[in-house]
Amino acid sequence: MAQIRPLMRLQVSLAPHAVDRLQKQRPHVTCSERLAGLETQAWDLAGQEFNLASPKQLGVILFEKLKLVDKPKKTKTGQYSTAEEVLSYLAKDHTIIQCILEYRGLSKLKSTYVDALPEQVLESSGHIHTEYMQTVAATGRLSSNNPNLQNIPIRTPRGQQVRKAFIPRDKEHVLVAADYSQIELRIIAALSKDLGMVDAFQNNEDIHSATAAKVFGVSLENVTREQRSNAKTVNFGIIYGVSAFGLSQQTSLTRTESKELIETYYATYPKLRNYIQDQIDFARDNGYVSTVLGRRRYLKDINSQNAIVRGAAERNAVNAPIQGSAADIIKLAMISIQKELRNKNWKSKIPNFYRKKYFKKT
DNA sequence: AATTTCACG
DNA sequence: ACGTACGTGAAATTA
Repeated sequence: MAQIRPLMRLQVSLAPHAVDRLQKQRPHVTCSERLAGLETQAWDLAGQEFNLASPKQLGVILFEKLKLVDKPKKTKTGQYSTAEEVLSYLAKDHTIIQCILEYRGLSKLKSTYVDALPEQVLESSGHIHTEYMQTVAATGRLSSNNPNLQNIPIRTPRGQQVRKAFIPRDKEHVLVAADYSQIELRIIAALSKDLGMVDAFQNNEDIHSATAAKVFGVSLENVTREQRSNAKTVNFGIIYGVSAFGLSQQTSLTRTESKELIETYYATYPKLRNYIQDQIDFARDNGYVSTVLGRRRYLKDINSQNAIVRGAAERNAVNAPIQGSAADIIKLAMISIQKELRNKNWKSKIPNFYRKKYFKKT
C-alpha cells in the first residue's frame, strides 16, 4: 500500500505590518483589551464572573440564571446549545447576546488566524506553506491543512482585514485568483438537462434572480431582494438535497411556505426533480454514485432501515456527484493553467510541488 | 479524545 | 411523530 502523502504545498507570505495592525481594534485598543472588556461587560450583565469562552458555563448563565427562553435548544449530548444561529434567533436584542457574539467573532479571528498564522511562517523560506490533501474529502475535493488556507476569513470587515495580511513574496510578484462562477449549479443544470436552468446560464443571467423571476412569476427587473434571497437559498438547498424543514430553518419562511416554494421550484425546473430521483435510485441499486469523471462515492447507508440515516445517505447521493464533479473540473482547470503557464514560459506558477525534504519542520 | 463552535467553499 | 440541509480544519473547553 503506497503511503498517502500531501500533494503539494502552497506558499504565501504574511505582511508584517498587516499582522501588527490586526492586533489593534482602534489605534489604542488591542484585540486582547477588547476581548477582556467584552467579558467584563458580560459578567456585569450576568451578575457574576464566568468564562465567556465556555459554552457550558455560558449555557447555565443564559438558560438557568437569566432564563432567556422557555425551551432552550440542546446539543446531542444534552448540553444547552449556544451556537450563533441559536443565540441570534432566540434573543439577538439582548445586550449580553451581542457581547457574546462579538466576543466569539473576535476571539475566533485572533486565535485561529492572527495569533496562529505568524507562527506558521517557515523560517527557512519566510513563507506560509499549506498542505493540500488529495484523499481526505469524500467527494474528491482537495482539503488543506497545517495551516488550512481554504478557510481564510473574507465575509466580514474584520475578516477582510485578516485576508489582506496575505501578500506575494515581493514586488515582482502578484497573487492571482481564478474561480468558476456558480459551478455547482451549472453542473446540475447540465446533468439534469433542464432547459430552463440551462437557458438562464446560457443567457448569462444572475441565476438566483432568474430563478426568483421564474418561481415568483415576476420579470427579472422586478425581483425583490427577499425573493432573490429565498431563490438563492433553494438553489443551494437543491445541491444539498433540500427538505422543507431545512429550508424553513435557513429562511424566514414557515415549513408550509417552504414546502410550497420547493414544489414551485420543481415546477419551474421540472427536470431537476427527475435528476435527483435518478441519482437516489441509482445509489439504491448500485450502492454508489459517480462524478462526471467517474469518481465514485459509496453509500453504505442508502438502503438503511433507519429513515434518518437513509435520508442522510440520499442527500449524499444527490450532493456528491455535484460537489465531486465540480472538484473534477476544477482540478482539470488547475492542470490546464499549469500547462499554459509552462508553455508560455511565464514565471507565474501554481504552487511548487511538495518535496518533503525541503520542508522539514524546524 | 470528544464536544462545541465557527472559519471557508 | 420522528429529526433534517453538503464538504472540510482548527481552537478552546470538557471529560
